[in-house]
Amino acid sequence: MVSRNRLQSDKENLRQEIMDAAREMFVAEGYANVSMRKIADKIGYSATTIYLYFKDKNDLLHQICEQTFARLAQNIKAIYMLSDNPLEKLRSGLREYIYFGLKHPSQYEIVFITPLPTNVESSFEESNGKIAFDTMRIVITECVSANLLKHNNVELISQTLWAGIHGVTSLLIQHTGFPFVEREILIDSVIDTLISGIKA
Amino acid sequence: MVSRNRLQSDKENLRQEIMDAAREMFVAEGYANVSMRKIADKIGYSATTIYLYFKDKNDLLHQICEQTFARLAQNIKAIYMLSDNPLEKLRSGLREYIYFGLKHPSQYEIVFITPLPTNVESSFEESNGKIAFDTMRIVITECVSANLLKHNNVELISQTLWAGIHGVTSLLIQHTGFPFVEREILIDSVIDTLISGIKA
DNA sequence: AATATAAATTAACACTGTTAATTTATATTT
DNA sequence: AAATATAAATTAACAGTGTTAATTTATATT
Repeated sequence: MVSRNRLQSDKENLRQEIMDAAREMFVAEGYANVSMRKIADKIGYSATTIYLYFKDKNDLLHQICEQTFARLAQNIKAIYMLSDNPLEKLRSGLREYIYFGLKHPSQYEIVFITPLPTNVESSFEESNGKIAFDTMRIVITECVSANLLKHNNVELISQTLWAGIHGVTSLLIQHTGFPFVEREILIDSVIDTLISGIKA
Repeated sequence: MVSRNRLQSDKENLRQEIMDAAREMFVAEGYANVSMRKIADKIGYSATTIYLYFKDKNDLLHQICEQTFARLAQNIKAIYMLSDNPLEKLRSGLREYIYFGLKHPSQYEIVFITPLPTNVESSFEESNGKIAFDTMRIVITECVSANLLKHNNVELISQTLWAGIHGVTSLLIQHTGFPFVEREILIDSVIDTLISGIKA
């Protein structure tokens, strides 16, 4: 810790260090079980220092989530480059969403499951989670244009699919003790059922 | 004896009185924002009295939820008496699940959305939420027997449908500010997509 | 009326998020 | 190089939390 003051004299470094420590602890112990003091201890600062970089505990949480979901948005966009078949793009996008959620369960929980004290939706409107959703909308528009679907209400289809993939993701994250059928089989079943249900 | 019965019923009364007060406050202000002291104040007792009737705050919460979900189980069972057509029964059951969740959002949240600190699943195994789920399984078995579905994996179909209806229910409960299409239209779309997706 | 039991309370503990006041370190100016 | 201004970090404190143990009050039984 001798060189600590030097290394972190850059404000951005400490900010990121706080986020890294907090993310790790939120994932391991759950948001509610991690106190500002514990985070501070981990990085060798006092609790109140965190308030110099984040408005409050909730703000810290959301900054972390945004970083993560920027990656989801990227991933989905990347996937949409790989194929020309709109329905295959859609299927891959749905898969990516679900597996991304399962890979980052506590952050998925925070963004899409946990009821936020602050005004969530106004922030969701400008969030990376929203960008991921918008990308899905574009692909569905492609499917509609190619006359591949039962009807052409893009918004309705998007929300219906979102409900489906959010449902399986959140169930698998939350009800860890429930005797689910094999994970991949259930995920495939949900995706197949949804696609089959909207196909012309 | 009369006096003894009266005592017992008094005890039951206070127990129920605590649950009623707590439920009302949980619904209005959210579980996390309601303290044991606030509940106690509302009914004119001290906070510690609640611990004579419930193990802890979490236990209190779960007792409340069980009371509510006993009604969901009842409702779904009742619905399954009304029709002979298995697919129609299934459709009605799915609808009831969703609308029940939307009618009791904070309790749905507690049972199916909120990640519980205590071991949830062991209690879910004996819960009324489980009974509702089991009833759905039975109807799906009827559909399979009548050769109405694509395949005959009842467990997989049950969980796939559960994912779908849980998805739309929790989205509508949680993301109140999101610009969803008209609620009934979205719900119908989810149900139609799911049924259409599993039908032979 | 005395005693045993049940019910409810008060006091206390170890926490929590957060704010204000204060100290310590760094940067800028004289 | 010394004095001053600014930024960064800390300590102290507040009002609140869930929960336990010890104690008082009320009820029932002898």
